[in-house]
Amino acid sequence: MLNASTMLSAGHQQLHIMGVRSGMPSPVVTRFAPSPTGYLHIGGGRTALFNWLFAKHNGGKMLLRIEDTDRERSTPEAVDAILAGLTWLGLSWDGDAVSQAARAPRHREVAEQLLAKGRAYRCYCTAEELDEMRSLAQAEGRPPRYNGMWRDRDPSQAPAGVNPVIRFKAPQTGETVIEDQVQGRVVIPNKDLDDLIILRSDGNPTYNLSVVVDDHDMGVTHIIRGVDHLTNAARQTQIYLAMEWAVPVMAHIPLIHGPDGAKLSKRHGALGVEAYRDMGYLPAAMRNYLARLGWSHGDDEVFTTQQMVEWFGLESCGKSAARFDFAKLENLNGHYMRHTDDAELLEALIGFLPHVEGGPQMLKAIDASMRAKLIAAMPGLKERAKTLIDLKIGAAYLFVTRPLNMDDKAQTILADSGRQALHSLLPVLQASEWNAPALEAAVKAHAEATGLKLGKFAQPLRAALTGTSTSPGIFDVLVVLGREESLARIADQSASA
RNA sequence: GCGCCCUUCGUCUAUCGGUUAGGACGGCAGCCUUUCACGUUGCAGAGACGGGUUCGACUCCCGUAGGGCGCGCCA
Repeated sequence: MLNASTMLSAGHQQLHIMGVRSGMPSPVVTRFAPSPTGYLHIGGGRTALFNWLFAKHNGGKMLLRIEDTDRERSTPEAVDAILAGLTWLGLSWDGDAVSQAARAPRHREVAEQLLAKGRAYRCYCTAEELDEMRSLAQAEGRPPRYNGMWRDRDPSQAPAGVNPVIRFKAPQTGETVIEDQVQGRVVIPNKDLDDLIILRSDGNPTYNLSVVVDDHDMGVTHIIRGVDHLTNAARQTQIYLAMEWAVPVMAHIPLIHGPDGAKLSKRHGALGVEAYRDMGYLPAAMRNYLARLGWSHGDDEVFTTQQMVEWFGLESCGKSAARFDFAKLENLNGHYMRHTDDAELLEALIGFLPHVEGGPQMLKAIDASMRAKLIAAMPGLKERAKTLIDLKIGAAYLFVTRPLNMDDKAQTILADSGRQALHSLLPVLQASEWNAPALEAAVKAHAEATGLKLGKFAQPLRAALTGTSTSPGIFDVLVVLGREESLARIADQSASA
């Protein structure tokens, strides 16, 4: 059975959707509204990305609002971390970030209006009474909800010395309809929505009131957020209706789960975005990966941010939760690394070094000549790196100083007739011109002359030059290192004695 | 407990009543090869289950099972 407010709800939604579809002069305004109780986690990052993409796609704006009405848990450090996280991801917002707490007076004003309209009432229950109410309901197998004790009670019965809260007088029959752009039509029975507190006893607003007032005042046209807010959407819809405000278009996107399918926890995926930066992922790769979690464009897997903006649409968002898959992220990141311009990638590496162990020392050693070497080595290096950490490790041979430390595999290579190979090769290299084709020709000729495979010389060379068993193509390494340094490193390991 | 939502290869997904159910990551095998990668070729791999509707269901409806989210003077 439908009541008037339900129908009004549906009507409002319909009007709004039609308005957007017919291209009425209502520019799209989205918002990202994190609460500053910690870092920007990956789910929040994707929500921000979707809001950003939707706004950009429609030539609109994305606003940023910090939901800091919980004074106990909000911290300025968390605000900084969130702004830094968004910035790292390359997501910009329009205008200044709005502090929700700063708008408390306006929220109070609306609470008073609701009171005056008879759509809210004062409730004098104490926290303890509410706890009892909940546990009693639980024990009796009833939903843990407020029993409406003060809903219709005369205010004259108010106990002395108790600061009341203000509760929203929610409809108790009928249903609330949300025409969700991702979830479809969602119908919530009003009997399951109790009279939520909109103003605390200390006079501060609570979340559900603040969001509605702020979204309305900020002109938000589209609310894109996680499905965990779906039931809040029904409550908020009722507040919009009570205030006779237009209900924004809503889109509740699925959540991201950890690799095991369970809720994200610190153990697996719920890391701050800066943790992904520290793991050596590129923001562009991160954006691409995140976009593919819950959104798709046919069979496309790799696309530029510009393409993402062009293609993004709420209708292409899925409804089911996705698991976070590091293997795929890593693969994508490797693709982005390989396709990033050498100079640009070097800058990314330099920007990354402060955040990784051993990075700062490496950073200090980067002068003009090291820069040149890194650029020269980059094509071979980036081919083998999936993350900036890989790149840093791969570049290490450029930074080490003689005599090089040999890792286990390098030692084995050298011990196993490697030193003899180097000994015989040394004069050949000394006689060669110092460029890759000439060096390769010289070594190959030597190998043929001695009847040995190229590998018999290449691997010992690699060990002597890098101290490891893997590196970019060995002739490129010789060139990047230069004649003098290369010959010295080889001599260090050759069995000349 | 109540409400809402979800369910295609191991993972992310395409499909919008008619396909040998496609792609990507991962896996396996081969090729390339001075190492490691890259690249490339091939292989294995999916519609949770049960009922309907229909000439025809992955696709629509109902139920079951499993999973998720919500039910704060948190957001």
